[in-house]
Amino acid sequence: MRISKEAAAANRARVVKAAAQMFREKGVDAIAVADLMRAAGLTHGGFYNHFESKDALAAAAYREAFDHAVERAEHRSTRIATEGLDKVLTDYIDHYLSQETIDSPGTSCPLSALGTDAARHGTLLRAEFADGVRRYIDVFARLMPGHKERRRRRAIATLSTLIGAVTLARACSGADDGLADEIVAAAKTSFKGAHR
Amino acid sequence: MRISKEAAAANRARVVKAAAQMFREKGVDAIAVADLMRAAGLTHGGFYNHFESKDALAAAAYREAFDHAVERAEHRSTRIATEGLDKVLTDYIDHYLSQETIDSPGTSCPLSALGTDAARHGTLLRAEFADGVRRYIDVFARLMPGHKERRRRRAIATLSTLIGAVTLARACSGADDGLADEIVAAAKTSFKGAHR
DNA sequence: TGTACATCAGTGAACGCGCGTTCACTGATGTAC
DNA sequence: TGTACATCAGTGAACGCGCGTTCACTGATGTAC
Repeated sequence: MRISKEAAAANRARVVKAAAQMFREKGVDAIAVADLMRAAGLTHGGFYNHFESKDALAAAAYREAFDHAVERAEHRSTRIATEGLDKVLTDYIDHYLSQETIDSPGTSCPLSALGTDAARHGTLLRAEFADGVRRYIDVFARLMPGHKERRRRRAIATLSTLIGAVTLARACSGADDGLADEIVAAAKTSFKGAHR
Repeated sequence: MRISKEAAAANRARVVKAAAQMFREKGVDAIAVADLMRAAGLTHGGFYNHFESKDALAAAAYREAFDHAVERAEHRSTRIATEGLDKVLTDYIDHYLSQETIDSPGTSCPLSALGTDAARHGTLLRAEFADGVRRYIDVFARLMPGHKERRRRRAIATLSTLIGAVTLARACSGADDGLADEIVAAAKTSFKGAHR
């Protein structure tokens, strides 16, 4: 049966949102079109009414994930005026390296969750990812001390450390010794005093 | 036809070696058993004469990749006595962040290539990866200045930065602006003087 | 405002394909005498 | 050392399954009058 334009748009948005989460958790190839449609309360047959292909949906899902992440980072940067740069940056790092981030890739930074996937996929996804990286670096640089290119360089280096630590900690989470915790702690320590 | 034990062992070793490379390049799920056997000059039917399952092979391939990487790192650490710590560490970082590393995940550090994959797979692969991380940290800590836990903490933080930068650069490689190069350069700059 | 019809989002069966795994078979190797 | 037979690594067809994508169909929505 046909449904209203608004309902159809809402359905499409739910599919993209589910994909943005599930692709971060398990990777694009590990999630079936039918899984996504089910997660959005639909059946798989209608998928191609909304998307040209699974790849096209993946691109939309990447954009959605980055949009949300960049928006949150922007919101944090607005606190600089009242709370100061150091406090906002420290909070950001603590949040990025929190247990919740390690445990919930589906709702956390797309840089950590999608990087390896993007490198292995086609031009479309890689371009979408690169665009997200550019946007994320731009807003993250606002949280950095120093000036101009130096802020940008520091933003990239800091992000690299965060992404690497989260990637390692996620893979080692579940080890009976505290390896994952040790990795996160070492990354945190490396920032102590480094940004003054 | 039956073949000699030596030939069979060599065949098995070729399969593991091919897997260690191809899994790093494309991920475990993107490489079919038949692909690996073909790469080793065999047909897919004989696979289960050597391995209990594809998962078991993946664990062996992870181990192989880490064995090789740890061995190379150990070899570098032997140069400390003659060339000094600074030189060896700088060489290591330059090599880790070289264009060749970005372009050849199949023959480069398994930490960068397998982390996201390991986190998404079962207990067996995760345990194998965590074990590789432990071994890699142990040997990499020898290249760090300072003493005791401090070396270890620095090793983890430095590795995190390297892994994150390589992951980002690989995903952004192919962008027409120099984004990938900028990421690598920013990571390199962040080490300048940081380890003295 | 009311009526008649075209549109199109959603459904579920079906398609072709590639995958991991199994299996009957082959024939050189390894072994017992 | 030589012979007879059991072993087992390799082969290629086959199995069952899940996937991305297509399609005929349904019926409420949107639109033309």
